[in-house]
Amino acid sequence: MEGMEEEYLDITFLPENGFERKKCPRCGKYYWTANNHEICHDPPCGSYTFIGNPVFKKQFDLNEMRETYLSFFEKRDHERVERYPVVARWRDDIYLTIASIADFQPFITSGVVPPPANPLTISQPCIRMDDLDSVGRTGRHLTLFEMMAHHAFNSPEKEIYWKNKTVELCTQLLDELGVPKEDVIYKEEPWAGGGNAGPCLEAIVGGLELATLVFMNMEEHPDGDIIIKGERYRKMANYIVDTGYGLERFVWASQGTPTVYDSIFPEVIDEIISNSNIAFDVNDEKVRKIIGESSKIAGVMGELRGKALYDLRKNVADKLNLEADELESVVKPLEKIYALADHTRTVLFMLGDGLIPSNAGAGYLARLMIRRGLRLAEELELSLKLYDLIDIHRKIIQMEFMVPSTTIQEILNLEEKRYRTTIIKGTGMIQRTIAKKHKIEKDDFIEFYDSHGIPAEIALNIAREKNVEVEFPEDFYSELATRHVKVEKKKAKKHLTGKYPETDKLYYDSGILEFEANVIGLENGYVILDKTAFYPESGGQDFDTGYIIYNNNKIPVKKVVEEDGVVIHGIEGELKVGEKIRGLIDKTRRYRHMRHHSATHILLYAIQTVIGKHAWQSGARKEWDKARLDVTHFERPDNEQIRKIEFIANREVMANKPVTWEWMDRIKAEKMYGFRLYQGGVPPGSRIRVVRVSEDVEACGGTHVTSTGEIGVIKILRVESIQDGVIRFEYAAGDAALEYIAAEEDLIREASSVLRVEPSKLPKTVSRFFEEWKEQKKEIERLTDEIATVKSRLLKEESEEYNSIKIVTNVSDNAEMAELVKIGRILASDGLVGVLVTVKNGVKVVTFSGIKEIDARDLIKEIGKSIKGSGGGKPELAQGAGQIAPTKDELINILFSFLRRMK
RNA sequence: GGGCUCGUAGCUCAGUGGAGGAGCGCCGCCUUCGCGAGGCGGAGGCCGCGGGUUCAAAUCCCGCCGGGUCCA
Repeated sequence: MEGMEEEYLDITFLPENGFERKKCPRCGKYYWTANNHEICHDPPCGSYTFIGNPVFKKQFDLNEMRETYLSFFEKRDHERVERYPVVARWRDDIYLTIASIADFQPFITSGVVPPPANPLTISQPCIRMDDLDSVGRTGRHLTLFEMMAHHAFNSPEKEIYWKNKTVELCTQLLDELGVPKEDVIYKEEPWAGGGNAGPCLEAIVGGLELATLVFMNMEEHPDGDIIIKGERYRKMANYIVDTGYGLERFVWASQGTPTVYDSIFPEVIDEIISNSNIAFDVNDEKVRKIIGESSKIAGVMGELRGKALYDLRKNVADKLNLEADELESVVKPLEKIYALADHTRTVLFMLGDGLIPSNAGAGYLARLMIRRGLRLAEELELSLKLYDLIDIHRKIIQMEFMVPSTTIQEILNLEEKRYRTTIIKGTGMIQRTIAKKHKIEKDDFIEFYDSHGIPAEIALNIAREKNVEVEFPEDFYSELATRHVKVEKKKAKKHLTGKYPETDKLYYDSGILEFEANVIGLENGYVILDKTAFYPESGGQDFDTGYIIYNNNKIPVKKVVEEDGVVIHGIEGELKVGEKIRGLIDKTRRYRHMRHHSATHILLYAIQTVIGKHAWQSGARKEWDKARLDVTHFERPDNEQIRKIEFIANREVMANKPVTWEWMDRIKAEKMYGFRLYQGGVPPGSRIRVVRVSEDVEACGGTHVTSTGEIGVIKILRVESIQDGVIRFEYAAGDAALEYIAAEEDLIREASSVLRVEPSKLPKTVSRFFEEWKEQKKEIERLTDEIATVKSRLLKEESEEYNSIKIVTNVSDNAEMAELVKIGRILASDGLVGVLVTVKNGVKVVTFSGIKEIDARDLIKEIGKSIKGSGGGKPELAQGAGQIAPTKDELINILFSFLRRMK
């Protein structure tokens, strides 16, 4: 943070307009005031003064406020930009849109791609789940909020505007809303995040931070000389005005309600209260006072867990002269109402923008929100469905969503069903644990939650009901955290050490299968060419193989990969830098990949047609003999849907539509087709290759056939759910499809020839065989029982005596082990001692003893010595095996000497 | 993406190296004028699949398939 002071001193607008720089005596930070404020007023140095005392000259609702803001900046030469989805499809480093600037990272902020407009203004819905615990408690935390913003992207070539204009615009906006500059405090607070940093001013009005003006001009770099929060940063060439004005906070400030929730979705709160177990009236004077006071005090506090939460309660109770119990009876249910209203709003955006709940990946975040909502609804005994609340939010928000209401409702019903099952199963598990151990231990709590999703509270409730001992760990959540230790991501190994210019890629023109090029680099078995038609492994498409021809020598190309725009070829042979070569692509292999690749685009279109636009590609692979496509969807499609998808896909093939592609300006393409372009991932660069296959349009660098008819046929091989919310389609196109069909036919032919029936009779015959097999197994079991009974009677008759112990020995050449065991048990139960041996399938031994003093295990060890074997079991019966078959006489000898020693 | 956890009778689950079990459900018989309840008996298992270790695997190890769940 050192050396940042001057970053603020050059904002001449401030001193010129009567602002003075001061150091807050409480927190020691610097701030600017035009009215001689003695402290910075940023909680905890000050507290809210706007509650019950709105700071704007007029009250706004969400839509009015948003419109006022956007048109204010529109009038000042900013172009209005449509909001982006809350699911950050254009990024692979974050799941959710967490700030308006996230829309423009990484390519626009780094200067690779020009912004959609400059300067621009936007109101971007953002989701942040970091402070989940505080939502509902503090009166100000939300999981979803709209970040209104104006951005200017400056480069060394062109500056739009920088600090002065930004502060001026902010001051003007507030002034128009009725806040004179004397009531505004600009606090200095360096900002860092997402690999960038810069000086920042927070605009505080009435104790509430309304806006954050970030002047992003640094980037993280190991050689940087500016240190912020322990990381090194350096100045960058581009500098960006990154502002954030909290829409909800503006509305709150304009209304002065006790909490932000009361100002932005009062209809939802009313609906929850009138359909739950709330015993008090929210409009009651005392209740309103409690909420307002709570909110004010919470405003000066940070995290609200454990002691902080206790302190908050105590403070409020003292101030209002209430008993802690009385306070809690109002505050606790209220927190739940607020949280539920907040969560359902977030779920609307998540599902509306196409996120599918799942047990892994981004979808888990949706499930987490839904489950928290369901639990809150349960605790409040809400007689409504979550969807009823979401529907009210939708009316308040007045926004268009990609996913239709009916689908959202369907997903919620499914999620609710899942949740109920989890809780019912979990309750059973807890009860079994109690029945077994008569207590619940620390590890149980953790396993219940971590492995089975049962909240500790539910386990505690059951324990209380059953009145059993519990060992509930104080550090439950930190214990959980330690079990989820972060693992560092392994970086992909680099092949190259040298630096090379980007390879000229000829493969974008799929027709080029032969080319001439120059060798510009060689590194342990890899060749770098100035240009190539060899397709490297990327976008899920396998690499090309083929030959490099040099001096009439054919050098095989075994592997092709791309690294930082440079294509490298793995070869088996010798080459020299500077040589001219000819490249030959393996045509068959390439064509199979191309068919699979184009088929993938068609299939995606067919899937979206049948199951809906929320089916987003989440992975794909195109290989020699098959391809696969993963899409987000909440249930496995049924056979009818799969047939329909296959039919639509093949209809597109038969229509023989041309496959076209063009390089397009990124922003223009996004405007034209939306983010659905990025189904297969986000390519870098200002220009992207837009490929159109039948009705599907995507940004794609892969090789494609020239018209859909070349694909021949698309055959879906199987459809499976690879995780909740993600469905995998496996399919084959062209030759590969025919091969697959032929192989399937062979399987059926072979199976039916083994059973000697017509293929059409297979299912019936197989099930008949299986039934008969099971019956015969039972029959054999019954017969061995009978044989054992008979044989044991015979052996008993043949038994000899030693010291009044009846002894049996027998060697059989056709008996099964199971039979010997049965005989042994019968004889043992009759009080006999003996050894049974069979030599069928190797030498197997069973020893038994019906006499307490004689242990069958000792006996089998004794026998093991002479037959090179071993065994064990229980005192009455032991089993074993050996390598040498003993005779009956040998067995008798061993047994006699064993018994002699026993005495 | 990573961790944990579970696949055993129609269902819910015990069993964790040496003959596959319980409860509920199902069928039959006894009891009843009949139903229910109760008593007695019975049917129903590739112990998820494939390898390995072992004399011996539902049980231990590895891989796969299928479910659940937590974290990012």
